[in-house]
Amino acid sequence: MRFVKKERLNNEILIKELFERGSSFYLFPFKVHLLNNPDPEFPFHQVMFSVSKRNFKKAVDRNLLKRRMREAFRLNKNMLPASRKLLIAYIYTAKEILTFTQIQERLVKTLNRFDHVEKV
RNA sequence: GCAGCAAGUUGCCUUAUCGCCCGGCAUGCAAGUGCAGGGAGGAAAGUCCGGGCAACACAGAGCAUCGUACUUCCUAACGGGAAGGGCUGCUGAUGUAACAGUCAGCAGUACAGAAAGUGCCACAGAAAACAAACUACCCUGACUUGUCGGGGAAAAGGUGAAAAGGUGAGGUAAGAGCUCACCGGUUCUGCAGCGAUGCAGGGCGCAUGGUAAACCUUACGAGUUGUAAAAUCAAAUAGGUCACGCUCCUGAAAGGGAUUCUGCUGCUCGCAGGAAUUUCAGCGUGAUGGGUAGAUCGCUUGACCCUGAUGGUGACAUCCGGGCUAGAUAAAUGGUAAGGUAUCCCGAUGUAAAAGUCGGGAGGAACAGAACCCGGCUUACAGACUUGCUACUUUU
RNA sequence: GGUCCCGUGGCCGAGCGGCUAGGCAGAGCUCUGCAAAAGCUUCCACAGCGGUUCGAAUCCGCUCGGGACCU
Repeated sequence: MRFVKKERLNNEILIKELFERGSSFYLFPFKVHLLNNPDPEFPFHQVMFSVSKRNFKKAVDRNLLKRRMREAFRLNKNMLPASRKLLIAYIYTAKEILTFTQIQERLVKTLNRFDHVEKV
């Protein structure tokens, strides 16, 4: 399953919109922000991954965690709802580096919860 | 053989599979798809220096500010590097009564000027810088004979981080570079060296302690800002400018001569109010410049890398041949599975003890991620390999 | 990406070459029937390493940590 550049959330206006008006929930080790894409014609879900510099000083560690999150999302993104297109932000809140299997297991749980989150 | 130190090189590998970024070729109107390639470091880090490149600024000189500071060389440049010199420390030899001194080796060194000027030097000490004189010393006067006064001198004591050249001899009332020898210092001349400086000889009894990573002086250097710079294209919205329109509708100012309408009064004159007219604003339509989001470019062929030759003590330079080696932008190198190396643990074997060998297990390995590009410096770094030096052990 | 500033007991905070002030907090004592307040005593510090200097929290260099600003 491919994960191309257009599925990445990189527009500053949309990001601002997501954090100001989107709904969010915590599920260790993530904080997840969620919003319907204002442009309903857009063909993809868009997602971004973030790791705080405050928790991980070294760029190597931040890169590693973002890679693991991105890979876990890529392998499980078919679980996303097809009816609506979402803007998603994953923020890594744990203080230590988890293994890929742990991250994948938790990320699947967040995907399952998307259906229960009310439309905003 | 083993241990330590220094310098240099390297810094996980293989296979399968699913993916990410880049450009190339093919195909397609396009979205895309397919094929074969490439894809982090020695420090990519810290941002401590220097340069390229870019925009802006800029007559010349001086002052101010900031930086650098033994010499020569290397370099695009540097606060970097190379070679050399001085100084300091340690070790050994020599030397001495003991120091000092001399020679050799190793290590360190932000190492211009303190005799241009100013400041500071706590405590202790008599005194901390034009010298002075507490104790003690020498000469001498007085008397109450162990005190007081006058003079000499700066060697000894103690204090301190530092006390006004050091050692020895002569000299003297006691002393003192007061005089002499050696050492040190300073200055002049000669020789050697591109130079820092060194060596030799002569003069000066030696007159001014430290601190410039205190102010300062001298010499040299420095325009400012940074690739998120700069350049090109360019939505939406607001506003700027220009043109046209305003039949109807709105506001302000001018105008009210003529014409026309209404009112005062039926007419004329007169007066008042409006319309018409002009200008500005407003509204509508179109054009246009700046320029935001966004896109492109800057962007990777360069003081580049590799092999070799030549010159140079060396940093480095020149030349022949070959190579193209990341370009992301909410930011590309990852996930999974299997195996193997390095390391660690356990057991067996082996041995004087190790090493080695076999089996099983742990573990997936150090520091660390390009962001315009180079040259350095600094800091982090498990393990492996090479070379040199030192110490120990064994054998010849 | 670039630029600048700060670091002193548990906390706040002065000190700019010569023994690290002061306040709050903690501990003990006095006072009180007990406590509070007050008074006295005490405990605990210059981020780290190296250099300059007789002497460094202070001056210089490097490192670590924290913060601010520009775009």
